[in-house]
Amino acid sequence: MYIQDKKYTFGSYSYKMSDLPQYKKLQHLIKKQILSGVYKEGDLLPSENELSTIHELNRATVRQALSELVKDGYIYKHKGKGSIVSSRRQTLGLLSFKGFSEVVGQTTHAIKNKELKKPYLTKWDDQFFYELTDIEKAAGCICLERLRMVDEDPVMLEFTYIPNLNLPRFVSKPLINNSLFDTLLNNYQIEVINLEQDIRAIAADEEIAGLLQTEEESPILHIFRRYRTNRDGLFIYSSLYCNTEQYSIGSIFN
Amino acid sequence: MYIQDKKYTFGSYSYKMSDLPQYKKLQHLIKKQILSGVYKEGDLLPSENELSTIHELNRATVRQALSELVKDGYIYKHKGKGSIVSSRRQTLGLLSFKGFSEVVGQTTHAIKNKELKKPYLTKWDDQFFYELTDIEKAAGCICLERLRMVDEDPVMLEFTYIPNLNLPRFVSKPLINNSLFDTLLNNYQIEVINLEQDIRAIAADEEIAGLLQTEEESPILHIFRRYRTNRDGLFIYSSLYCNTEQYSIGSIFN
DNA sequence: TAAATTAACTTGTATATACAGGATAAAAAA
DNA sequence: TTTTTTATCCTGTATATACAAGTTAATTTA
Repeated sequence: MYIQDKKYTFGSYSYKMSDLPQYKKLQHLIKKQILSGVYKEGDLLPSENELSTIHELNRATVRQALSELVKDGYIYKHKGKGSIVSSRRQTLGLLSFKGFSEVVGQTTHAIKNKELKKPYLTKWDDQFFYELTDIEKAAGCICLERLRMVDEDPVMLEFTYIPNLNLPRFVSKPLINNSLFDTLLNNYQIEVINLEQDIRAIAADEEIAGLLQTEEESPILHIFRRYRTNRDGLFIYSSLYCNTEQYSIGSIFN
Repeated sequence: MYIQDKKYTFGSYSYKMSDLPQYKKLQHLIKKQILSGVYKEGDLLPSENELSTIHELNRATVRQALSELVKDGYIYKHKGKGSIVSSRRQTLGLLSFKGFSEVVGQTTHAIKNKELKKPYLTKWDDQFFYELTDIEKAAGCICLERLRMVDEDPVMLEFTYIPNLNLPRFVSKPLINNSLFDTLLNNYQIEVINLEQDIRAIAADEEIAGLLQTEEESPILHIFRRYRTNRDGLFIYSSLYCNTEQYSIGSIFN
């Protein structure tokens, strides 16, 4: 398979594309082609047989790459026809968002992340959203407070809570690539397997209204997340507050 | 494969389990076993090799069944270990919800659907959330208004909009099985391929507050959905208003 | 006893092959 | 010309096989 052996680097950590399985390389290639406009919305991708011939891969491997792209909402499939490119959104953190008044030909937005405080160690809140195990409670909590901005406007406030279980020197070392997940992967070999979330609408209190530069009592999207990791019993918790006056939170299901 | 040949019936329409592919039969069997408590949260399922021996299926077929169960959040997999049963939620329409104060051993809730009006034909709103094609605009709009209740409390208000394209006598015939999707599948061979949704928090206006039995200006979750169907160019649109004071909207991603 | 190795599991990745069934356009028949 | 049939290409389903790599427990070695 002739797909280019791109090397990704963040901080002291790097991994080669060649370490990835073939279906993921193909997945990334097609994703890049869609994002760069080689294939536009509504276009048919080459057929599975064509892709397997071109890239010298088995059709099953091609299908695995395509099914990941379906899962991520980049394409959808039509039996007898082929794989068709879906419309895309921009992502904000791990969410995608869309401006209300925008039409299809979106302009891009400048997304910034601001660290409100350095990561710090603290006790767990007594009224924590999820039930915690005694082990988690005893370990204490690493807390991150971040604000995500779109075009200079604060849109999302994110509190992340990590039980301090075998994570030496976490708070004293800076985040790699400004990303929590890159840091966990590189420094502690922790990967996220899946995430479970609960969403509700709440009224902004004084603190949240202030940080999101909106009025008190204005409706705010509150998302609570639990990330499951490859370390048995280690979960990461996140509490997100989104101002959806200008942007909505989008997702695709298949 | 010895899985029982269950027959599903709704209205005049019925299909046999034997019409389904093998991986879906296995998927449904395991799902039923999880929901009925044969496998509980945290349990290991039989290994892929065991399942393929037991059900006389190839391991690839078993893997396909399991990957669907992963996608739907029933299980997650751990390389080298096996497939592990996830915690489950109850579903409300196509959403799942969870009570805030509930712990793991949830009680079940009585879910009812109320049709606020008979389905009716109307014009499209000028300020419709999504851009409509001229064909859709010209066809007019079939509108459904439904209220979903949990334990007698109204929780979700659902407006569904369908372009009136080659759907003869839709408004004059009753819904099959009280379900829009069953009706579309049975009477018009229309299936949903995927769905795209946008979520935001809004303040309840008088109408929505009244129907959801809450106060004006209280925060409400608003979800706008576009369902893609197997008919080219036919989309179904839904506008959902959820009162999340007591319940949150949950989902799982992998 | 304690540490290291091995063996026996598990899921993940990849190939080869076959046929069913939907979609479409060309060819044949009415 | 219009309809029907056919051929072809597409994705969906299913089997068989092989090896890589993570996990665990038993076994061997120090």
